[in-house]
Amino acid sequence: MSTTNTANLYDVLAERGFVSQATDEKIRERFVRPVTAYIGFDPTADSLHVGNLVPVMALAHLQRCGHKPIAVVGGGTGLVGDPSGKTESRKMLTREDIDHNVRCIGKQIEHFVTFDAPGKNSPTGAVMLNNADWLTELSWVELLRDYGTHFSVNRMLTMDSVKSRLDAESGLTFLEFNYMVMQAVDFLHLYKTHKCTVQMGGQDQWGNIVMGIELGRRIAGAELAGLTFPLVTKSDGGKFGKSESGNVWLDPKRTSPYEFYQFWRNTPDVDVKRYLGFFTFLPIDEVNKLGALQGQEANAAKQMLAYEVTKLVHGQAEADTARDSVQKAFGAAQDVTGEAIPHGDLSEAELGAGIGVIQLLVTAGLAKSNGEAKRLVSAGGVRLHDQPVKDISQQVTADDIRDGYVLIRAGKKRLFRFDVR
RNA sequence: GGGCGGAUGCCAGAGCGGCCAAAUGGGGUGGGCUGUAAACCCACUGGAGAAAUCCUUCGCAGGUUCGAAUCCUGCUCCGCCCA
Repeated sequence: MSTTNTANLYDVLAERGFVSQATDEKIRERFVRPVTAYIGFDPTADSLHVGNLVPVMALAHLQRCGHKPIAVVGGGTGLVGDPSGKTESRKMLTREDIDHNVRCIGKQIEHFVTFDAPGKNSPTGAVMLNNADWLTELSWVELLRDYGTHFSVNRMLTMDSVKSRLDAESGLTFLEFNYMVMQAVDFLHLYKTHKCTVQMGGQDQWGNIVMGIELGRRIAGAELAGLTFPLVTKSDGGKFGKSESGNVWLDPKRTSPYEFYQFWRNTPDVDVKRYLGFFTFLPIDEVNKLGALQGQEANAAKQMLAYEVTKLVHGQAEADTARDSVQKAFGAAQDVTGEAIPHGDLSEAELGAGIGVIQLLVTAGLAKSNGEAKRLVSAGGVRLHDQPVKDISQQVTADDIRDGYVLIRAGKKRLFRFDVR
């Protein structure tokens, strides 16, 4: 079902804001003919988060433009940990953890690209590889003899990722120093086995990508190319992809579709256009049109953004419910009965005796501790069915049941419904 | 192997015997203003408790002291310099 179109991949990526750096100006010409390109993903968790979405979308664009995408999950490199962009060493993961993570991440990527059936190798079918398959086979001596002479330590020391770590207090271990070597070997391996000639990645991967290109040229005489994506930032300087409850994950068990939708719905005005380009497949004209909306109207663009991204990640059905629930809950109707609204059960017996609001806030997950719940109430941020809660010792009783549920709100955007059984 | 310096809350970073649950900034949360935006202003930001107060926290383990994040000893990890 590859919707192959005639657009040049480079143009598509460029107009959507995906291009930060490319190895040469002529990179566009490479995409006139079908190429095979790869992007690596680190298996540091068993789910991707929204921060990983840029490279995932890039893979999808790759396929849509008639190229063959390879997703490399770093089972081997994950054992080492990438020093790029980190101020200190990453925790080392066990092999079992990594294998588990690799499988989970693979499944998530499947939502964005169409994979080749096992054994098949179609021109645009995506392939998922685990670099542990070849990296762990390499012996130390073999590695040094075959590749060691092609890496200049002088050169490696000039790489930003290395330099920053040398300056940093935490320093850089030999293990991490080798990360870029592994990634370079990956690129060479993919060139040899899959005719892969392009590597893409985040801005912080530039150095690693360049190492691979050089290795390919020296060992195989290959003309490889690389392209990096800009770091996604929030205009206010905050970290992208974080919400009150931490990372925003693709896994619905970690971040519900409702929360996921809300995350995008709350995008600052100035970032909407950029995000539409990155995280949706809406035609660029549409992106520009929505992105140009000003003032109150920008909300329409945010709704579209939230809906489209949720649809991509969780499917149309979930996106529909999330959108409808949110609209009802925040619209004039104030209808919070939908299944997508965060909710839980409460027995009538429990209510009969009366439950403290504080406890209710904690069980609802709106506050992490009693103290936090109290602070919320004292700050005037809690409402019970739209009635402000003023007293931290207030009891919730059967009298508070409306239409079979008790609704508690924390702030303007967070709410939780207790269905009374 | 030797010398020196360091390890503090989500992060960065002060404190260097009691006034320290620990300055300040960032982040986060709540309130105000709004449009479920930004900017701005205000408040809060270890846990339990209605509160008094109690408990746990300043790399780890001991010690000195009425009293330690602060002093001493050992250990672990890290940086810098010398070999």
